[in-house]
Amino acid sequence: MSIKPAAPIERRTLHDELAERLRDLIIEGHLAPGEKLSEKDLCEQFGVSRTPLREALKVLSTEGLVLLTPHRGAAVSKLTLADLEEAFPIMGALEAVSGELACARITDREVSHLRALHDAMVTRHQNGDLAGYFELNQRIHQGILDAAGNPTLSHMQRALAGRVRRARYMANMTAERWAKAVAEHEDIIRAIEARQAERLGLLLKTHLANKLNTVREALTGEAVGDNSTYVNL
Amino acid sequence: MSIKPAAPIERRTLHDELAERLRDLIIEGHLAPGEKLSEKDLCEQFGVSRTPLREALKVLSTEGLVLLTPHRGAAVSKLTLADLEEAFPIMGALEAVSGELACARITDREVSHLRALHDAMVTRHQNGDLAGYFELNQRIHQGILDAAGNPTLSHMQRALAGRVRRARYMANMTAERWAKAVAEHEDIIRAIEARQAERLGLLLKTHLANKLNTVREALTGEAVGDNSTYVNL
DNA sequence: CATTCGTATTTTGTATTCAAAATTCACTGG
DNA sequence: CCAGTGAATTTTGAATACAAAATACGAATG
Repeated sequence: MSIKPAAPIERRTLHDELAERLRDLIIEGHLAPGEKLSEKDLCEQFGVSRTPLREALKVLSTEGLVLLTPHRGAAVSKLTLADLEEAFPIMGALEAVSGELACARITDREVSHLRALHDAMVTRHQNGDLAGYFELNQRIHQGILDAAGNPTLSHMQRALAGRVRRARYMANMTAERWAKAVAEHEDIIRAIEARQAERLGLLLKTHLANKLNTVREALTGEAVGDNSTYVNL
Repeated sequence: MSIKPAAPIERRTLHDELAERLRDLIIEGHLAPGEKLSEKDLCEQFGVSRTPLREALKVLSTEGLVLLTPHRGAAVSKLTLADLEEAFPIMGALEAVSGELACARITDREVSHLRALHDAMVTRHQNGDLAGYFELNQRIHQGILDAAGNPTLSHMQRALAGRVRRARYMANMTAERWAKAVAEHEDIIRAIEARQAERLGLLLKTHLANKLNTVREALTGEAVGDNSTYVNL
C-alpha cells in the first residue's frame, strides 16, 4: 500500500504559525524590546482574529520573549544586560552537557558532517561573509545538540538561545574577535573528533563566555542612560 | 499617601488560574499520564468557557506537561523512562550551576535559614514523616535556587522539576535510601556553610543521580509490558 | 461475516460578541 | 495655568457562535 517514504503532510494551525512568525520577528529584532504589542494591530497585520493570536502570545510569554501583564496587554520583553548575565551561565551549563552527551553518542558519520560544516564556516570567515558564518555556526551548534540525542535538552537550549540570539546582532564582531571565535571552533571540532567529552564541555563553555564578553563590552560601551540599560536593536 | 507596606493585590486571570490548577493536577498525578483531556469535560468541571482553558493548555504544552496534537486534542504527556533519563542530566547541570552561583552570593542569614530547614527536615525523617520531609526538601532546594539569584534559572529548574516530580510519588523510598538521602543533604548543607562552590555542585549532581537510580529501579522492577514503559501513577 | 464506504455526531479551530478594566481626554475648580 | 475628577473611548478578558476536521456508527457489498 505504501508507495513512497512517507509524506509527512504538514498540517499547521493558525496559533502555531503565529507563534512562529512572532518569535522570529522578535528574535531578529523587527519587534523592538519593550515594544507594546496591541492585539488589534497584530490581528489586522496578520489578518486573523484575536483568539489564535492570544494563544500564540501565551506561548511566547512562557518562552520569555513576551511580557504579559493582566488587563494591560503584551510587550516584547526587554533584553537587559542583567538578563544576558543570567542566561549565559545556564547556556554554558547546557552546552557543556550537550558536548559531553554528544561525545558519548556521536557517530563517525556525524563527526565528518560537523567537520564539513566547520570547514565551510572557515571559508565564510575567509570571505568575510558574516551572515553565512552565523548560519553555519548555528548549524554546527545544532548538530552537536542533535548528536547529544536529548530532545528535552535541545528544546531548552533553543528557547534560551532564542532569547540570547537577539543580542548577537549588536555584538559587532571585531576582526580579532571573529578570528578568535574561529580558532575556538577549530578546537571544538578537534575535541569532538577525539571524543574528548570533558574537554569539549569546557571549550563550549569558554566559547560562550567569550561571546558574553563581546556582548558585554558592546553594551557597557554604549549603555543607554536608562535605569535598566537594555539592548536597542 | 501609602499607609501599609504595599498591599500586593492579587489580580488573577482565568487562564492563569486554570494553568496552575491543571499543572498541579498533572504533577500530583490526579491526571494520569496519557489521559485524554477533553475540552468540553474540563470546561464543565471548572465552570469556564473554552477560551481561557485553551490558553492554559497551550502554556502547559510548552512546559511539556501536555501533548497537543492539531485537530486531535490534548493529552497529559506520558512520563517514559526515556524522558526521565533525558531530564536528569539537564537537572544535574542546572543544580550544579545553581549551587555554584548560590555559594558566591548567599548571605550568612540565608545560610542559617537553610540550616534551620535542614534540621527540621532531619526531624521529619526521624519521625518517619515522609510528606513533611518532601516539603522541607523542596523548600531547601528552592532556597538554594533563590540564593543563586537567577530568576531564569529558577524558572527553568521549576519547569523541569515539575515534570520530574511526578515520578517521585512512585519512587517508593526504602529506609536505606532515605537515610542516604538525608546524609547527602547533610553534606550539601555543610558545603554551603563552607561556601565550597565546586564541591556543592558535585554533591547536588550526585544527589540527583542517586534519585534517578531509585526511580529507575522502581521503573524497571515493575515496568509495564508496553513498547515504551511509562510511569503509571 | 468482514470490510469499506458514507453519513451523523462529536470535537477542535477560529471568528464574533459581550463584559469589564484601563487609558484618554475634556472639563471643573483651585 | 495646573491638578484632579469623571465620563467617553479603547483595549483586554471571557463567552458564545460558527466552520472544519476527526471520530463513531451503520448500512451496503463482496
